[in-house]
Amino acid sequence: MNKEKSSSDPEVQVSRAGKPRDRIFDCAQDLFHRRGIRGVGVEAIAEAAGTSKMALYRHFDSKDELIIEYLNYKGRKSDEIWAEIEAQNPGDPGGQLYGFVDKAATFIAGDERGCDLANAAIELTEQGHPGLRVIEEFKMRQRERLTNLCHAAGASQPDLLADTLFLLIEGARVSRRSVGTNGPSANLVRTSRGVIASFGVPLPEALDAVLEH
Amino acid sequence: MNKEKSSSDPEVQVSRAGKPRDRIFDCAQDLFHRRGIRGVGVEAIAEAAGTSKMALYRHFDSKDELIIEYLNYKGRKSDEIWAEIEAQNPGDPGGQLYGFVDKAATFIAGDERGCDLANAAIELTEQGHPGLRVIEEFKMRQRERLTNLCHAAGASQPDLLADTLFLLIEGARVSRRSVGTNGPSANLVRTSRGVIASFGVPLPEALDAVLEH
DNA sequence: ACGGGATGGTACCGGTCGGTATCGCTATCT
DNA sequence: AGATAGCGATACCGACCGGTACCATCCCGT
Repeated sequence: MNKEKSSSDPEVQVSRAGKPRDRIFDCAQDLFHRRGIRGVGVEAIAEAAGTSKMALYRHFDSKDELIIEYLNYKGRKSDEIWAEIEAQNPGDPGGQLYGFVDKAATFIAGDERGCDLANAAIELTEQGHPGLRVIEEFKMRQRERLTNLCHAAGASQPDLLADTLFLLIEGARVSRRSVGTNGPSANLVRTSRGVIASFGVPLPEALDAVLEH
Repeated sequence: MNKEKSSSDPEVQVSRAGKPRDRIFDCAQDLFHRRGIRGVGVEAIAEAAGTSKMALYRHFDSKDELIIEYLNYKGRKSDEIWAEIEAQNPGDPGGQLYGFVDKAATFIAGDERGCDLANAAIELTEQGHPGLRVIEEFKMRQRERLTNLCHAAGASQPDLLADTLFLLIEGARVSRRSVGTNGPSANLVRTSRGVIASFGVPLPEALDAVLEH
């Protein structure tokens, strides 16, 4: 069918800095992101980390455990972005809301593979896989925070606005791969701002000029 | 890691009706949908179709060809839904627009696995895979039709409305798996209607009562 | 009635999967 | 200095991957 990787693959960098466990996890994280969970074998991970499969299994009980840690890591990173936003416009929920979509848009624009958590949910077809719980948990938390923010910003129908924005962002991320980077996902800022404004939250003047062309 | 299927899997029905080629394709389509493309081997497909791997390879040059046909089939089915909508409210673009989101929502509600095309785009990580072109083509066509409809309906910013709705729908589909069926995707009708109305297209009275509770 | 093409079954190919066993080595800590 | 624990490497396990070779059968059109 396809090779997708061969020995001496130029895309596979061998990292030898840091402790083995960290190297293994870093490489696993990178490979899962680029090739998908099911598209990467433990041997490839160990090789990329400059070590052997045995060393990998000394630190992780199974590939599933590596997957779980990968998902938790991605969720944690997403949480950090949230903390940044809340720190950015303290006491200004309206600004935080607009700042959130701006941040989300730039974050999404810098990555072609979409949301790793959502992608993993699609790949993990084995029903009841422990990873699915982790994913749902993080996504639910994200939704809840967005809902709280919409309430604080005084939107006319805060729950509805939150879900609208949630779906817009999820859609933008997934459609990067299916429709391409120049598709509707390129208009995420415009669409999101239009929606927020239509729910009665005014656009702060400071952000007025950010919208390109 | 996991088995995901074993011999005498109760989920695998053996179909023996119709011509072998059709049986093979039907089973492939079903298995790809449920377990993902990378989660299904050709042997499992042949077995489910009540035939052998050789028979499969007599009708399809490779698994990739089966994948391409699968993607084209899913796109074609999506086209049929569009034709239904356009036939449903002839000469009433506003009604068609609202009808579209209603239809999309009920269609999405009946399926837990999201959009097969988008899912495939995530699974097909081998860059330049021929399937990716097929997916992008169909998604672009969908976007174009939605844009035309928004223009015809007299929306205030038709292109923006079209992309907003596109992202909402894509987001609703993908988030079914990652956030669950009771997450934001359950509010697709409400969110979509709110957006359409905010772009100056009035909700036809006939649809007023459809929104449950 | 016969011939030929499609069919189903089985075995096989090299390669990879997740996971394990067993080496000999080296770095570290007391 | 010596014990110990982590290390890299290699070979191996049974199972599955996509894809192929071969053969006996069966159905269908002529």
